[in-house]
Amino acid sequence: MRIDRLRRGSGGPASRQVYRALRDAIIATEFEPGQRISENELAERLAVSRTPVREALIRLRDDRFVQIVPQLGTFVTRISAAAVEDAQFIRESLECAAVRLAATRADDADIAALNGLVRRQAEVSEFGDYEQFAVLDDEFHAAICELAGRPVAWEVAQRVKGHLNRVRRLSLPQPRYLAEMVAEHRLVLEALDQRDPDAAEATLRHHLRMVLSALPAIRAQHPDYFEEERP
Amino acid sequence: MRIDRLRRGSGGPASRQVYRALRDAIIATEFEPGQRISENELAERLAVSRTPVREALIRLRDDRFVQIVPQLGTFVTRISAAAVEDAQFIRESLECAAVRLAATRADDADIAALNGLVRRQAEVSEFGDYEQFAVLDDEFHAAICELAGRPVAWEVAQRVKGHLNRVRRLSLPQPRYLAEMVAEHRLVLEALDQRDPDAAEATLRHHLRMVLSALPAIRAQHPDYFEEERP
DNA sequence: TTCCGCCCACTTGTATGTAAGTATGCAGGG
DNA sequence: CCCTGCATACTTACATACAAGTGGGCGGAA
Repeated sequence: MRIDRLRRGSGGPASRQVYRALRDAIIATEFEPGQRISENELAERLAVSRTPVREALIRLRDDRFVQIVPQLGTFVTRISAAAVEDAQFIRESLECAAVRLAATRADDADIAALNGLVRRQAEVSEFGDYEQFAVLDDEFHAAICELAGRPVAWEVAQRVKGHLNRVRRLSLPQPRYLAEMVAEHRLVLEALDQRDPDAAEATLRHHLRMVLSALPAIRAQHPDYFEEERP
Repeated sequence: MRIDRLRRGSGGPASRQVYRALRDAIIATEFEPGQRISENELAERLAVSRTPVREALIRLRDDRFVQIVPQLGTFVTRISAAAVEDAQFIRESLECAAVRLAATRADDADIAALNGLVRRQAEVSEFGDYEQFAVLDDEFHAAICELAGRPVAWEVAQRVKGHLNRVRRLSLPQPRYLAEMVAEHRLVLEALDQRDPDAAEATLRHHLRMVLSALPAIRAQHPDYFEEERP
């Protein structure tokens, strides 16, 4: 386990730091789906008491990343196709609605800022820097919601996006992947530049659905990480 | 204050009961916007310890119903036009996307069930039973998300809907209000019956936006409940 | 051998104690 | 009169102790 003593006094309250650490660990599958995690053990490893750990776990339960069973234990949720599709549905609904608004509200300076963002994405994609690309990708989608005047849309989308990322990290990154993402961002930007809400929504929707395409393959590769279906 | 000792052993963990009680009290403006609420005092009144109260307050902070300032106090958030519009945006985006799906997936039995729901709404609206109508209204919107195969959309929508309800309860119910709601539900149902996603989305969107129409009047009536704008 | 029952270790939920920081009100000096 | 500084009473954040309940392992009996 990579979870270790967190340095205090830097990044806000302990409970929030614990929350972020656990969330990142779950999304990176450093905690395996289905694994039991113990409040006591976590508190010991992180060198804090059970209280902030517990508060973090409650938030993670609201995010559906853990399942808390009283008097039994806390478990990392297995990946379920339904939960991933739910996350995709929420993100797609919110961001597509936001990009429509953005297309009607953006001015030239906004378009220029987005253009700079996409250009930097192209640069890092040349070197295959997945880490930095992910940051710039988030900035791009956040900027769209910001342009729409609905930053809260990105906050909600980001929360559910964790479920998508957990799946995505299980698939080996394809060499062409980053280049395709940049190309699709360019298409969205183009539609925004032409102030065309319909085109912006259509291209963004297509872009967002790329993520899900790898789901069946990943499920075949890691069957034990998935919830069994109940039809 | 109407908050009082909650009977234990019935509705799940104490923290959840406290959460629901506080949320209802805030939405009903039994806690006034801007008011400071104390963990200690709440724990005393509810006859529980500070721990479940604290956990409830944390969830309410995530819902943006309270603002927790360390070493200072916990305050009921004032109503802000931006927060209400954010809630409206999220609900509208999710439910409109859901109703499109519902229009393509619903079978005759589903339509019949919705029809029965709307008929019962018409009955209680005759008697001006706002309480019961609100229950049936929630069932209607939940059913649409259920039909779409995305019950989680309703869960998220319901969470943010609290912000809309807090505003709505400040406006005196108009006599014609319930009848109009039923009529609009009928229009949505009709579009679903004809399996017309575009019409279903359009009618539902119009329906959902009715709620916001009273916002300026309410703000003029209760200026102290609102956050001052920062342009 | 197999099955039943008890004991125990471990879990989360709740209660309470400790620490650290902020606003308030009062006293005293200018 | 007004302003400054401190004591104090609050607040949340965190740590720890206790309570209630579940599952597993072990031992004994059939």
